[in-house]
Amino acid sequence: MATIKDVARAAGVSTATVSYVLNDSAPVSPTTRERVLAAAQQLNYQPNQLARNLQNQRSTTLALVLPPFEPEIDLGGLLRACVARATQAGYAVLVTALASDQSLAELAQRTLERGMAAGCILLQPHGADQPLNGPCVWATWPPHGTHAPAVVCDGALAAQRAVHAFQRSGRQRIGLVLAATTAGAARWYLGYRRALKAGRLPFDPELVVQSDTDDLAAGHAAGEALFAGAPLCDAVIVAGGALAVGVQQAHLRASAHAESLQLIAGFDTPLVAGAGLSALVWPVERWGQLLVEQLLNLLNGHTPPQRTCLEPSLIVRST
Amino acid sequence: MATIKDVARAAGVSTATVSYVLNDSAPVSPTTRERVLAAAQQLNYQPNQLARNLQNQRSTTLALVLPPFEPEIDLGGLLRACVARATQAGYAVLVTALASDQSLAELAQRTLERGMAAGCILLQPHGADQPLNGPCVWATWPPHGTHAPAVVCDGALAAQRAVHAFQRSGRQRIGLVLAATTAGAARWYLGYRRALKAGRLPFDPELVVQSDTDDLAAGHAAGEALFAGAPLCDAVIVAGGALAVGVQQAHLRASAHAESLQLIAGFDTPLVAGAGLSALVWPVERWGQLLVEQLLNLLNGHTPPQRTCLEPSLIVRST
DNA sequence: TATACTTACTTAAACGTTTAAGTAACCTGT
DNA sequence: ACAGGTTACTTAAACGTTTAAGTAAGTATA
Repeated sequence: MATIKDVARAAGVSTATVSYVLNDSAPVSPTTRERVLAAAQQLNYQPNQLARNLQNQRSTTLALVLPPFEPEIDLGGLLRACVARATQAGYAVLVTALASDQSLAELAQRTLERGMAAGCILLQPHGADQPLNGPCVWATWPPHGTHAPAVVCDGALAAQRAVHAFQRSGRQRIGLVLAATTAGAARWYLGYRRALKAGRLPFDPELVVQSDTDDLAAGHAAGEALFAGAPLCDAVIVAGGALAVGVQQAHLRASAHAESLQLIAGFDTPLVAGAGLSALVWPVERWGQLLVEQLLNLLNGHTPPQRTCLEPSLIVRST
Repeated sequence: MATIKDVARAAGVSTATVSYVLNDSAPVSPTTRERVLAAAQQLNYQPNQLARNLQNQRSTTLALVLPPFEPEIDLGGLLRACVARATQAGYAVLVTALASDQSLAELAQRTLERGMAAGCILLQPHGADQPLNGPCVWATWPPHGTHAPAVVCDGALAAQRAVHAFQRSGRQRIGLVLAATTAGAARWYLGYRRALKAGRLPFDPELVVQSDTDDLAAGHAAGEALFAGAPLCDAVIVAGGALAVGVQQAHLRASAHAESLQLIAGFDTPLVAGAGLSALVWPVERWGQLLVEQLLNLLNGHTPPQRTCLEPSLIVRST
């Protein structure tokens, strides 16, 4: 691997001049510039990023911190979007995962302090016990009292949109199923209550079910709880993927007239699509893009940190 | 951020001694060792990885190179497995994506030459026009003539397993649907032919359909081609995820007696699961783990590079 | 014609590590 | 008592960059 010294020697100049040419950070005569570029090309010179970052005291890498559990989101799509936007800005993306015994703050902090990344994108709100002070952007609602920027998929908007859709097709008794792993479950609830009030629908606490996890089994349980009551609900919004499919299956089992239930899944996972459920689609591509852009902004100090809410769109499917 | 100099000053020793203590690469007296460790702890010292890697002339990062299209595999799961195993070995994982105009070799080579990673895990066989000579491990069948190690999900094994399962339940006319994006499509075909021969079943070229992409629409087209012929096939193995669901839908549309078709999807994506299709499950966790281990082996030169085939297991679902 | 300014480069220090080579102090065996 | 060896440290160079400071020309100004 050729170094800057090799290029300098080949071009008959000092390493400084080579650096000036490559970064054009100082005026260089056209003839010299050409000699340097030719030498670099001929030696197939690639600047060493480690040395660059060490010298510049800033890494050109962004870290993506994965939660220990599988999130509802399309991780592959989000990753791809982040990588695309970061690459465009000359940054690379590092992925780190939380060990079960590790706190989020600890991992993020260490990644930053070791110089392995210039900033972090945090995919989960859990485990942020200690306050963490490096440049970080949250992909979910950050812990209370945090001033860090965030780009979130807002559950409140999701719930409102779903309730409106239900009401437009004449549904009156609308249920809500949440999971403990749902990012910003409180927001879903808030949007649900708001939309009910705005639509002049009564609120019945029995129509709200809190689940533990986001999987089929939990959906079955939630469905049983939901469809046990006497006045059946005729529409359900489920803040989950597999969870929604589980609720659907529970309903099919409990009731013969399956078409009397409208169901909207909060996240359009392939599982949900395969089951033919209507679902909310979040703009993953834009999400990743905005997360990276917010982080770059934070690093460059161009604009003050801010929070962005992404809106879902509704995709209607008929089973 | 505290540096090794700060620790040295605080402990009253030279930076060399601090380094010796932290890496225990040289004998240090117990009292000094303790003083150094105390100072490091108190200053919350984290060694700078950039400087370390620069000095040691080897990065502690592994690069995962994503293909430009969405693969059939569970990217999130694979990523998680790679990160887990790499972290365990003291390595980090960098993700890079191929731009559409870029060759695989170019990207991998540059990533290595810039010192951003010590080795690459390549998720796709396409675009490897130039030979690439850095330490790389393939996650699919590498281009011909390559001696690099690989850990692949073998389509031949998959096809054989599926044909056996079909034959056991009395099916005779077994179809095969491939996609251009299928990694190692030739292997699927090979296994299919072998299993037919082993099972003394006749080979009918009309029962093999080659598709372009792996999505629902392509599945519809493949299904129409497959079910147009006079002697209907009674079982199909589809080397894809969405593709399989498409074939299923085409069959439902074409024929009233839907239960007369057995179908096995080559990859158990959530979409396939949601559609209730039987499918082949690949051990993603082990895949990622082995990929990383092979790469580390290659870097350390412990064992010679080798190829590993992973076997799928069959998960049977009834619609 | 001496002076100041510009241009195009070079020299050398710095970033935070690791490690070979150097150096005191102490122990050992004759 | 003195060579030879061990132990526990320090000094300084190196990894591949960037960049402030220095310098030697050429060019404009008075």
